[in-house]
Amino acid sequence: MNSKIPGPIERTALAVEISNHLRQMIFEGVLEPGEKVREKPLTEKFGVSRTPLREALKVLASEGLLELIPNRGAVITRQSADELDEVFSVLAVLEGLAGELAAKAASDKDLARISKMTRELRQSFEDADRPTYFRINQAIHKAILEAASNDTLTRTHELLAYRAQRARYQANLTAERWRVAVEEHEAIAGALEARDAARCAALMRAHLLNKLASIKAAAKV
Amino acid sequence: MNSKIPGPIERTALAVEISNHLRQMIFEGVLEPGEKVREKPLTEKFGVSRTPLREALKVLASEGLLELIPNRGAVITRQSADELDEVFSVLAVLEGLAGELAAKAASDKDLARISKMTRELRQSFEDADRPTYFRINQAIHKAILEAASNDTLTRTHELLAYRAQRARYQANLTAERWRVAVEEHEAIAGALEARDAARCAALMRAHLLNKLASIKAAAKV
DNA sequence: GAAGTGAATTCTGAATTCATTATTCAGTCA
DNA sequence: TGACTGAATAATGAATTCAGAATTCACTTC
Repeated sequence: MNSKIPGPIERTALAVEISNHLRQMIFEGVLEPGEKVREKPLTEKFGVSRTPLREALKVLASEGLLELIPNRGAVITRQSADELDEVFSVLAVLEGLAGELAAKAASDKDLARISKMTRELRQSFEDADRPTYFRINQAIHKAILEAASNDTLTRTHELLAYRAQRARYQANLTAERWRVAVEEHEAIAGALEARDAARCAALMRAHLLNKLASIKAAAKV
Repeated sequence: MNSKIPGPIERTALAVEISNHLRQMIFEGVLEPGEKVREKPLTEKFGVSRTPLREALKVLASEGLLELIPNRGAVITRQSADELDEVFSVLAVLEGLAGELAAKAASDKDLARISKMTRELRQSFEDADRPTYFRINQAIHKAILEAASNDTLTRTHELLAYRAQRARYQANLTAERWRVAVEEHEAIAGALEARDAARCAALMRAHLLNKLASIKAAAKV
């Protein structure tokens, strides 16, 4: 049986589908930074008309993934070291706020779930299971944001996370950084359990800034 | 003589013009929260076709000023007290970050300018000149953001500021709040001059949270 | 042979048209 | 009289068409 409740039939807007596709293509490097994006080839690739495609380009431009130059089309934004600094600086304070709010507002059930995931994170590190580690890591950050129950924060964070994601794809986790990252996560879970908002905020912010440092260190090699 | 350097002729995209108009209309309450936005009347009002109008609606939706419901048009988002809390919480940490970065990165010239504006702010308060006060207030916040030299921060802040603006329009400044706000600004300028990043961050964040409190207090009356 | 000019092509910007979905309202039946 | 059905109407979603700007490239001229 279909477990899905019937509900409204899903008719995702074409423009949304296209933005998601394009975003993924940018993350995966199919569309390279600095590359000019021509509308016609994309419409042919996706099998859609220019109207929804152009709407999608507008959305991605507002997310900062590409730049629209009047009468001259779109260009995938280059990701400079400076831009990474910028994005991570902002993301760090947003995650800090998420930690602070979560420490205040999270339900006990939320906290238990986050602690459980943190233990699983430790396990995936012990097992040297990178895919699982990444998945759980993402899930924890998402859970903390949700526990903060501030939709505006979640949305703002999401927009910037798209841009950080591009760098993370390339980032390689060194053994040392990995070890420290797990410890940081454990400290964060501890601060949440203790409902120490200030400490949690500081830890979350530091965690993200450390991540930036490791990405930059990896890039230098 | 025309002091403008010739440069490229300015051809602002129609969709951008329309978004600005619509945004202003929302700020001024011409389009009221909860109101359904129909495309046809707007195209007639602006004298444009639906294509650029729809692009503009997409942009405003991404800014959170209205909500697009598939096949059912757009609705101006209601501004609940909860949403104000959300937006100001995020804005506060962003302004905090701006203060922190500005304290570190601002040029001496920037600092002198901000201090000068702060003195003018005090003067406008003494003169009880509200329009001037608001103008200088805005200029100071803008200058601090610029001094932080983080475009991503500026852009992110701008998007949220649009939403806060809607509330500020209605907000009435009490005499007491006004006095305290000026003092806060002077403290911020002092922290900047002292290049005390941590203190500046804390002051900036607190300043915005106090502003929220005064808005909420005014709304309760 | 190199630089400059102008027509042809290609691309983006905007308007219009076509298709699909939602809403309204008259009519029917219980 | 009230609720349901279904056609008519009006809205949005997407494709196509038209207009204007930028690029390309061949040709001319020095």
